[in-house]
Amino acid sequence: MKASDNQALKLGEVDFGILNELTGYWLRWAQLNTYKNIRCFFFDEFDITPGLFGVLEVVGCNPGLTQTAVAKAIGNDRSAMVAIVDKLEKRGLIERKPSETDRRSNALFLTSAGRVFRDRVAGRAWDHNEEFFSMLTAEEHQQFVGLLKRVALAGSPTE
Amino acid sequence: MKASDNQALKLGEVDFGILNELTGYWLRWAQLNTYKNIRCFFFDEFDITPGLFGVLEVVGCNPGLTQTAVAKAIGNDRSAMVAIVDKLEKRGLIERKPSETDRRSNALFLTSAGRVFRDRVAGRAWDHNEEFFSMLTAEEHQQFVGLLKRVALAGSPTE
DNA sequence: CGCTAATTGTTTAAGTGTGCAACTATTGGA
DNA sequence: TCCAATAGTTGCACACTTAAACAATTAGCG
Repeated sequence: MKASDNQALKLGEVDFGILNELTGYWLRWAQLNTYKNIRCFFFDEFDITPGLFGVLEVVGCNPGLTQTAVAKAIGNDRSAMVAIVDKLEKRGLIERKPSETDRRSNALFLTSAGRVFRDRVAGRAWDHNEEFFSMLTAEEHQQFVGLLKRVALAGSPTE
Repeated sequence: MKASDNQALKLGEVDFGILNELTGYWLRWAQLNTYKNIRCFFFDEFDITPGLFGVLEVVGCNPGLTQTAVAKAIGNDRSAMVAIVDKLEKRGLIERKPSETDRRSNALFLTSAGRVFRDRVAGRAWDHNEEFFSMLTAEEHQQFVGLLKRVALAGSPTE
């Protein structure tokens, strides 16, 4: 999978009209461009998806969390967690342990292999983040994240 | 469809570890939050998707464009255009005319109803854009769009 | 205590979006 | 003329998202 599978935008030839003035459209393009790059990075170097790594990280930072709790945290339906945990478990990175206080739920933990893997990916992910956003200065990058956080959390219950 | 179908993020209870430091994750959240709102707006007021409106706008600004040209412009596979143009044609907003210079291709045009509809939606879309991003000051909003454009176009052929 | 309502993990199905390979009709170039 | 490329279309595979249903289990309340 090549990171530069960008199918020639050819901007400048086509008039996008009001789309150029809508923040949402630019946000979508920025996200698409970034996500494509990040997905290739995760896939090429670690054969994993950003979504799977997200679960790995959340479980790693919050050992014993139930599947439903993780689902809520990352904004998924709990039914989607089944396949996700299955995949991570099949790769020996995560573990389902029956909860001791509630026999309905599984408590999730990283295996020792999972912790090693997480550390490796996390280190490279941070480097790759700095590298990819090098089209911005450090100051701009910091500004950008600040604005993104406010947009991301606008209208949320914690606001 | 309610715009506030936000399934309780409950941030603060769960540690997201390094995800908090990755720009891509915040970009994804910001895009998700924004897109959900915009999709509801388009759906509630005009029974249309942002994607369909995008095609409508591009065709409106570039009459006679072929399906493949539109697909390239908006970053889609040309096979996906078939269903899109079908939908817009079925609603009487767009028209396929056989190209006079190339019998393989369809030239796309807005119908008069399509032009009226486009104008109505475009006006409200701009208002909604300003309204939704009111969590930022005008200056911040402008900054934000500038940064988004640079991130969106990074690595593209036109850069 | 006992009963009802709610929750957990899971499966299944439907809808959506994307990417890829094929097919036809047609065009363009050597 | 003949071969390669292109436009629109169709179909398929894959991933993601939602919703509904179900059994097992728990929690709340009289």
